[in-house]
Amino acid sequence: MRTSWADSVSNSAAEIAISDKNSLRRPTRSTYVPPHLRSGSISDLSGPVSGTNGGSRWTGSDGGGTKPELRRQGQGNSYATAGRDAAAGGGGGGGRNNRSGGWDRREREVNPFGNDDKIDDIKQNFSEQENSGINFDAYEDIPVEVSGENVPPPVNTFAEIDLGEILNQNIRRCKYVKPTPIQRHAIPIALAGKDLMACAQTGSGKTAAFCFPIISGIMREPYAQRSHVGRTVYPLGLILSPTRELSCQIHDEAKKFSYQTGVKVVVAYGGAPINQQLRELERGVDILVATPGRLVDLLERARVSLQAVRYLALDEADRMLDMGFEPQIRKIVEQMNMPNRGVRQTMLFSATFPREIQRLASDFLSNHIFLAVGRVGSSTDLIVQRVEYVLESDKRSHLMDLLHAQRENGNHGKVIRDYLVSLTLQLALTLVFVETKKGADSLEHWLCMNGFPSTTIHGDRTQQERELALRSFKSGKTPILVATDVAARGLDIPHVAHVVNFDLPNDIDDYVHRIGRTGRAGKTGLATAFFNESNLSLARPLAELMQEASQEVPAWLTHYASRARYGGNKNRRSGGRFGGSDFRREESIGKNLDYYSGGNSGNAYGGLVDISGGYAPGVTSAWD
DNA sequence: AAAAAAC
Repeated sequence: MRTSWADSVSNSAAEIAISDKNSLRRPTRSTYVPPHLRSGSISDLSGPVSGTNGGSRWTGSDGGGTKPELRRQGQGNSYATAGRDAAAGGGGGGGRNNRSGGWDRREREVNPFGNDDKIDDIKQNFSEQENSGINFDAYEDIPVEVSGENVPPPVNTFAEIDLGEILNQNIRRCKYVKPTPIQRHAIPIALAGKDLMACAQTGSGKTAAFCFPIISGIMREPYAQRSHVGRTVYPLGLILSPTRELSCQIHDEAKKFSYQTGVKVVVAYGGAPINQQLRELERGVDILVATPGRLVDLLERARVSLQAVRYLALDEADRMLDMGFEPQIRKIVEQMNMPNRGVRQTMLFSATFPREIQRLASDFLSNHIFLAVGRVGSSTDLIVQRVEYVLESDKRSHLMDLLHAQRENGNHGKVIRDYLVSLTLQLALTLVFVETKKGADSLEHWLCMNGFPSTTIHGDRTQQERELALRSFKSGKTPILVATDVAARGLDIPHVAHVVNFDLPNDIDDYVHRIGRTGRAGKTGLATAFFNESNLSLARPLAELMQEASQEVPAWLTHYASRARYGGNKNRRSGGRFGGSDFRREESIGKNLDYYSGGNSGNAYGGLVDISGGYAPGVTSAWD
């Protein structure tokens, strides 16, 4: 049986007595004091975390058992009380928000929407769609697959979602008019406290889909958790992503969503001085966005504890669980005191979800709902995919031809197909993917020498160089970016009109992520791939993918594809037209199990799966 | 084999 958060809180009510007895001290450092600790009791604090620290665990402010209502009237240093109280007021929204004098965090919080006016001026030049960020016309008839128990129905408007007035205001500030398909389905599931595995193209509003429920959930638990003990902080939400830039991007978005809610979002990643991040953490954190390496560092330094984590989100989850990352993720999720699955809420998001990764991921999930939302515009209508046969030795000159052609078109990156020609981009960017870091440097150098202002991003560059490169590309100063796979996933770079797979990846899923850097948010884009004999293993899956996306498949590629030895499922995308499908469903067929019949045990898994939430070492998954 | 991710 799933343990709800509310249950956890009440179950640990016994701890209240303990904390009451503790001698309480004011923090000796200038540390974050969460709203519920500011001027009142710590005795409301409780949580799923047992008191391993014993003793004086709480370093909040004054003791005393003041009722929440009284506390709100209390001292002026109410940090962030406004937002949370309003949220605690629930769907009525804001009814209890007319409070608090003195300084308030809202007055100090940098307005993350601050520059948008200027940006909007610029954006006016691009397209009208830009304001909402999303071309909603492209969202008609999106295929959706959902499976699992008790799936909450999707919503059609943000108004139907009970997020509260402050979040609604942020939605308006973001200029979101109505929820995207992934948001329509995922947000109700997440708000219902269900674990979720979601397949959706990045750029379709994925970040908001997991951020809003997390922020909303934290706002509704205003007295839920301690926030720090000594120098250790206890985030309630943890969002992991595979690259530093993606973590930054999620952080930037989350700050907008959480503006004036009192929910504090902090980012931590490698390659940047840790001291600044530590200081930021000391000032308090509710949601931590991080890359795995730096997080492990912080955990080992005991500057962060995962004991209080209520919400865990993995972005680009299939990448996070592949060979390179899995041990680190397991360490973080299973060996660092994080509450068990079933106690915390776990949400996995990616555009692709290979079956074997789904199987792995089920270790982290409790009776999850599987959700797959088709690509914007149903499959890849918005991305024109071309594949060209180019010998290794001809690649540079061929790329040069493409770039010259774009330049002569008067607008770098004009799209090719007739029905797209009307689209005029004044600023169009070209993203060139290569296989190796060295290859990236050398191609960038060569392009620059030949009169094409370029820059490059890859793991051998310093973080400073990486961020500079990204800015320079986004601004159009260097409209060509040569990148390794570090830039393949999740990065939201507006106005990328053309993705060139100078070197094709070995995995079709990587190809999907790479071309997903264009054609974002309902806009159109072009993807060109250079194919030769060294890409034979990709011939078949590439041909299949292009076919599914109604792209022209050259005869020579079909030929290679038909000759390709069928190499099992490794390179096959599970489940047809979009993203993937629920591996439980597929595997149930072979095992003659009906996973979807419910069952009187209240367990749709026929007793095969431990959904009690406990992680029992030695107990293997039913699918192993 | 390569890429990413901590110092």
